[in-house]
Amino acid sequence: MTKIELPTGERPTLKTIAFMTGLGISTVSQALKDGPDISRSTKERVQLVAKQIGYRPNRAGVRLRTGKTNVIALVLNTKEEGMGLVSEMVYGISDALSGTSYHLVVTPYSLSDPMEPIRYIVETGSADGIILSRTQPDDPRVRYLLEHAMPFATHGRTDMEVVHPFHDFDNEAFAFEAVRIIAEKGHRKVALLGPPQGLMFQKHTRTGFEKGLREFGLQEHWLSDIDIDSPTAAIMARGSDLARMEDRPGGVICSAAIPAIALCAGLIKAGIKIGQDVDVVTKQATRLMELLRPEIIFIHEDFRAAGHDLARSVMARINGADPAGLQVVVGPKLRESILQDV
Amino acid sequence: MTKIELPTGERPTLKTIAFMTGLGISTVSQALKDGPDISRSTKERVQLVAKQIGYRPNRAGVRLRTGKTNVIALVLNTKEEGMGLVSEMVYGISDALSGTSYHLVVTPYSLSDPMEPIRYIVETGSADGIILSRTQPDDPRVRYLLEHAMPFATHGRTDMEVVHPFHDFDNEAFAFEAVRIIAEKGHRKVALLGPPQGLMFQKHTRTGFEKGLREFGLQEHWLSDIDIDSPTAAIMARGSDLARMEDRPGGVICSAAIPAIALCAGLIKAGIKIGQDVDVVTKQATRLMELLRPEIIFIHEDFRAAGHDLARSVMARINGADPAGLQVVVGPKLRESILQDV
DNA sequence: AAATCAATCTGCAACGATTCAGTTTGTGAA
DNA sequence: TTCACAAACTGAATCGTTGCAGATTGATTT
Repeated sequence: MTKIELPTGERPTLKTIAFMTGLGISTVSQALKDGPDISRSTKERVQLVAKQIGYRPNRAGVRLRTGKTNVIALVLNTKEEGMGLVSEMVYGISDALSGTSYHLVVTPYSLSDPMEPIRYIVETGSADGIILSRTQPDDPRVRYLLEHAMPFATHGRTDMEVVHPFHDFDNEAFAFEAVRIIAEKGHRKVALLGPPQGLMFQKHTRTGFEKGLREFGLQEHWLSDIDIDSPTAAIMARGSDLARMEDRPGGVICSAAIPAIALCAGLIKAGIKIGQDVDVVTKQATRLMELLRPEIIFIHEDFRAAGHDLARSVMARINGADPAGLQVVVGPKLRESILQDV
Repeated sequence: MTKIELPTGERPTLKTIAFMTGLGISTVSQALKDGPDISRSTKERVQLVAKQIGYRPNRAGVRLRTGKTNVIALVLNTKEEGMGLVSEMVYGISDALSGTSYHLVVTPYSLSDPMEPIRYIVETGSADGIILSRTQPDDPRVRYLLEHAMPFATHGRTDMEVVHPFHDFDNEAFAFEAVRIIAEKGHRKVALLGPPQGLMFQKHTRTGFEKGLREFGLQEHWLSDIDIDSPTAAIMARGSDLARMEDRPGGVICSAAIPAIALCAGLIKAGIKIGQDVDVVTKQATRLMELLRPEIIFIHEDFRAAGHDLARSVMARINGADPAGLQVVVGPKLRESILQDV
């Protein structure tokens, strides 16, 4: 099947096909979408010609007429890069979108108002569906999108009564397992460097952590005024502070790799040996950190899979699927060390 | 200035404003774009009403009529995440695009054919301009885009006779300076873990490296069959090999942070002390690696600034600016250690 | 032979914005 | 008074697609 270059060099439209086949424009339109009123032979003929000349529907035409944008918007906070979240999500989404007619538009917002990009998209109708992250327990964006019947999926659950698609890492299980690991290392006291207040996964992490404390009889060393979004320098300094405590926690659990590394840097600077004096368990999105500090215990969170899943869910919602069937929670997995590959 | 909700709840169009002002649609259109045939008072009235009701031109309408998509496409290879390149670039681009009417569409390609997404964009006219990376000395994408008069900017230079916008890090200067640093540490032998063959920045790096060798009288230890795109495990293994050499290079220069870390992991595993036995100089996009291995010498490459610059250049090209004025090379900078902040 | 009907196909209007060729008005010159 | 002309505004056509209300054809029924 060789592709024919149009003599005019112009992009082919329905009109082009109509002219070539001798049919009317609306017949061609119907034929291409396998409409019921068109004879089998005509459909085949039209579809053949369309393929030959490389016809692709004009997005602007479709969008103007139908309102369908064929766009999925990824709404991101400028702050939220936990090492690879953005790229992994983007690749995961693109992967799910490839082969469909959807394009991915990325809309970051540095502004203080998380509603701003959402409102823009809804008001201007610039996407058919939205993927959001940094989900809050009671998320105004979710409420707004539901009210305005805009399909979406969230990275992270909410605590709301409403049902909507999401993809979430089981942070409760992660924190619980992390406490178990610390307990099994024989430590009695553990600290949690968790997500910032106000986000849903902070709650889950906290719940799992506290459940772990009870279950394994550990005591918490409370890390006040600090979370994984804190400046690197502050986290590092806290690491050094921890190191100098007389009754220092033997375990630290961290919700992201970079702050974990920062904390470790502080601990090490103050003379602590990770994996001996203090055990650290953290989540990671890429496996690279393992190379640096194999003595840290890493649990993997797959953002690429999340992106893939979220994109599929949004598309499903656009096609009217039941949101209840589009809720995924994936559990934490401890993997064999990457160092064994060497 | 309070925004008025349209009673109908529909999105306002030119028709809406025309009705409200009692003018014709074309008058409103002209008035909004400050056309010459419209009286001052009418323009003011129309613009006021438009603002009041929150009018925004329908992108599909504009696109259909004018062919202008108001889209900038970022074309990425799925493989190319050098820790933060994607996110930093995306944020930089978004930053430059915010306040303009442009949206950012991200188009990764995992396929073997780098031309595929480019052809798609040109053939379907789905963007007004393109940003590409991983530039090759003789880049078929650049040739194609020039032939088809599609505005673009490249991350990295080409070696072509044609003039086009680019933003590039001065890898030649980086490699040269890196050799100087190694020489000043008193080493006589140096290895280069550089970019893969076929990319422009490989050539620049190589040139600067060789210039440095001559200038400072160093000898190269050739790292065969390996580059920064090689699997982490392979790089690590090579690090261990290096460590075990009797006449081991005292310095290693690396074009990306992750492979540098991998190499160091291999060296360390084999008993080498970085910063004592072997000095390592590497580029980095984020400052995080410094926390892990402060003994590595880091030189910063700012992808966010690159994204910002590239987006501005593409927009300038769309508006017909001279490409010769849109070529930027930024030099390497050694910065004070982040550890001093603590 | 006329009417009915299914199978196919087509014209027209609409989506929202822009552009061009007018049209209407008011002013000043002849 | 008439004409010319500039200023200010408008109608219609167009971009590509879709959906609806017909229109055409041939075959079947009465």
